[in-house]
Amino acid sequence: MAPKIVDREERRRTLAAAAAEVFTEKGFAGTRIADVAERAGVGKGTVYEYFRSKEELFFAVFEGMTQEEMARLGAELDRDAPSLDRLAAMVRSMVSDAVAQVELYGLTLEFWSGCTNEVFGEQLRKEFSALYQGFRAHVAAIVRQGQEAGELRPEVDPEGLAASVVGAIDALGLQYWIDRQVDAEAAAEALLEVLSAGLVAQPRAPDRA
Amino acid sequence: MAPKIVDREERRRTLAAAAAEVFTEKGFAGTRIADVAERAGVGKGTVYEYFRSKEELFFAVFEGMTQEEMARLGAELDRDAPSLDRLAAMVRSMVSDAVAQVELYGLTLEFWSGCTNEVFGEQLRKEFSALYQGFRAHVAAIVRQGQEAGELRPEVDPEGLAASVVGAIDALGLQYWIDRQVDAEAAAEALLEVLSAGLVAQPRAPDRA
Amino acid sequence: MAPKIVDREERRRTLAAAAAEVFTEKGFAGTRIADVAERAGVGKGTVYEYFRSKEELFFAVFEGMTQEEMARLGAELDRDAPSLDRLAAMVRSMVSDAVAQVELYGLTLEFWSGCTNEVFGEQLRKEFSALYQGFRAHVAAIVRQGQEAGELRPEVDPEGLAASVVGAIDALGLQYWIDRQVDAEAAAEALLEVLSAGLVAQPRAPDRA
Amino acid sequence: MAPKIVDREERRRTLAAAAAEVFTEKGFAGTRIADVAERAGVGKGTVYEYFRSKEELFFAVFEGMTQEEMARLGAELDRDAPSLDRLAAMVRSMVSDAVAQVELYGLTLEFWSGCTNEVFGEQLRKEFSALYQGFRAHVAAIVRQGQEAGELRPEVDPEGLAASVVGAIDALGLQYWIDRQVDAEAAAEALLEVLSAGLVAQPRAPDRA
DNA sequence: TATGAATGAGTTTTCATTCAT
DNA sequence: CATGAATGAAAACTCATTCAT
Repeated sequence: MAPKIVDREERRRTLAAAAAEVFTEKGFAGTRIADVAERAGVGKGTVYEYFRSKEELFFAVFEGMTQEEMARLGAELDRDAPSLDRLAAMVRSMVSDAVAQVELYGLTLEFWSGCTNEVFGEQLRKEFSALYQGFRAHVAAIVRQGQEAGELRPEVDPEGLAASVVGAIDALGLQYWIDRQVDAEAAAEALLEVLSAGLVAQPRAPDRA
Repeated sequence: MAPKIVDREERRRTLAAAAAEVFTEKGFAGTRIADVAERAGVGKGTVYEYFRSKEELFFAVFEGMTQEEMARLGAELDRDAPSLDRLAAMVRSMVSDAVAQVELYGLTLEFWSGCTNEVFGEQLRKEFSALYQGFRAHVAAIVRQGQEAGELRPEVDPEGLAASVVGAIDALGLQYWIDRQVDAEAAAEALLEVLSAGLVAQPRAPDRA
Repeated sequence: MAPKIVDREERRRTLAAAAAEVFTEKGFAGTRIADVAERAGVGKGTVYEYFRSKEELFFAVFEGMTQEEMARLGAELDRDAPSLDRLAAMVRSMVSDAVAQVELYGLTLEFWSGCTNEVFGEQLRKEFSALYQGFRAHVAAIVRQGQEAGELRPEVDPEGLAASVVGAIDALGLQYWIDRQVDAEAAAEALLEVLSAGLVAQPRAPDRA
Repeated sequence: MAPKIVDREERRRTLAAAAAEVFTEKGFAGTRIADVAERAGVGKGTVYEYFRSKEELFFAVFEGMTQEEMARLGAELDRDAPSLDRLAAMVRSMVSDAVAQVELYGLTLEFWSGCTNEVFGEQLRKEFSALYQGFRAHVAAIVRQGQEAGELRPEVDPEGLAASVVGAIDALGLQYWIDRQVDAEAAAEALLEVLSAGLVAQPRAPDRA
């Protein structure tokens, strides 16, 4: 039907993948289009056939990553286990993902610092905003469900806790990235330990008895 | 015989301060030495009288920030209030600092992404490592003291919790930076709420009763 | 698929030729890459496509000149005329070459003074050494052959004389370069006059008889 | 009487001496005024109290050297030994001087290549011209005297031979500078050997016939 | 469509020179 | 007089981008 278009899309992805690698290694500023072209095994000019500019290329890589993260998150939403278990599962999976793909932090940091970029910073900020809003909403939803089900303490502000938990996960990955001595997974367990103790509605039955 | 007397150390600080501003606004790559000079109200060459290179300037700014943070942290250690209170005080103060000085996040992110820089990345990473190690140690010490005093639950891994808490604080500031809608302080309260409930050793008396 | 085809080797030579001109006129330090580019009718960046640095460009020009000189020298070796005639022919040809291409002395002097250059001085010195060793060996060989054939006086140290003759030729060109009043060719004749009288084995037998 | 003036002259010489050292080591272009000041143990500004510019400083160093050379040459003129002996003495002394002070060649080469300099090249060329003219005249005078005294062969062009001999001396020093393997003094002897044989008026065949 | 040669705008950096003290 | 802090002109060099093939 439209073989060319498929081809183009595919090529774009290949190039973006190559770019992601180089950006990860050298950062945005440190990356030359020539590097990306070489990594992708094409000529310099070819990159410009698929991306209008270095900035567009960077942004495309960002979009790719964002989408992946969104997808990963969505994949776990639809269970009906107890809230705390779902929360724990999510935390564990995100942290272990972070640990497993530490190198990606280099890229993520590039995206973050890209927010100051005069050309595309605004757009980056917006997408980041949305992404985190999504994360928080997801976690908050779990907490709120738990509260509604009477599993979790109602005093806790779901939004606020969500922000904290999402942040902690993120930051554990970062700490591990900067220093492989840090045991991010153990830290996550410690957090979960406190969360379960502090979040779970008092099984007052025993109290009463 | 009597050349102009200049406090070079002082001058360096002034220039670094100007640089910090510009780096914050435009990022490291986006900043031209000329910008820094202009901001400081001096000639381009003058910057080079005090810093060998753009990199050295950047690093000097980083060092300044690091030292400030270290100092701020140390300033609160020597109290003998209950652990939880100390923890809460620290979290609140750090988060409100972060909120009060959001703009600094732009700079911090530059430092983070500077870790990929070929020239000074290594050094940056080391210092970041040390800085975070310091943070975590500080928080972990508070927790451990609380445990030893029987105030906090002994099951919790102090190191792990410290990493999580430090991370959460950091990340709340970041979320606020990217999106001023986020109420970082409320989030901190939610976290503290859970922490107090989940950390504090069960006042088992009620259980028994 | 069919990118512009360029003979990079050829292009390098063209650029080096343009550079040689400018270096001759303004010296190494006085030459801006922009000058070379302009002289060659290309953009500044193009020069850098073919030479990594100003130094490399300079060195390439030097190499070119060295090779030419070597070639010129070799071209005259294989005759079997009497030694003195060969010597004379060589001296005359080198001096007249020098006179014909005086402007090149400016360039040669640049190379000489380049020997002090921190970056490429060492290499320059080495090549100069080799070049002169070659010259001297060439002349010394002629002298030695003459001595072996009984044409030239055996008391003369071939190496030493070679150094002197080579030096004289060189220096005559230089004197002419600095002052066009100097008649380098006449001077060469004077030298040859003395050489023939002082080098040739005394045909005393005839005298005596 | 005029103590300040004496002082100034002395200071100028001190500075020029320091400059000569640095120019010798790093060349004109490679030398920073700051280097010279440091070497002389004074402040940067002080250099400008005594020399209007870097060029003037360079030129002053050149003048100093020129004068020394002139003086050295003049010192040997007034003998009335046989011409050949005087010639030989001069050649030997100049070559051994050259060998003894090889490092000065670096500076001399700077002067030579300075001839291309846009600012002071013209002046340098003129002085060099005069200097060499002086050398040649000196040697030519010796030769001519020898011829007039009947010691030397009248066929030889004194000017031409002078140019050759002066050139050879110069160039031997240069060859030694570039390659310490070269035995400049032996080469001078070889040259003298040929000169004596080839210059001296035959006291025989003609006589006899 | 793919390519890589060509380009020049834009940056860092150096350093001769000035001048306030 | 001496000094060295300040300065900006100038130059090397990089690299995103264009475009002829």
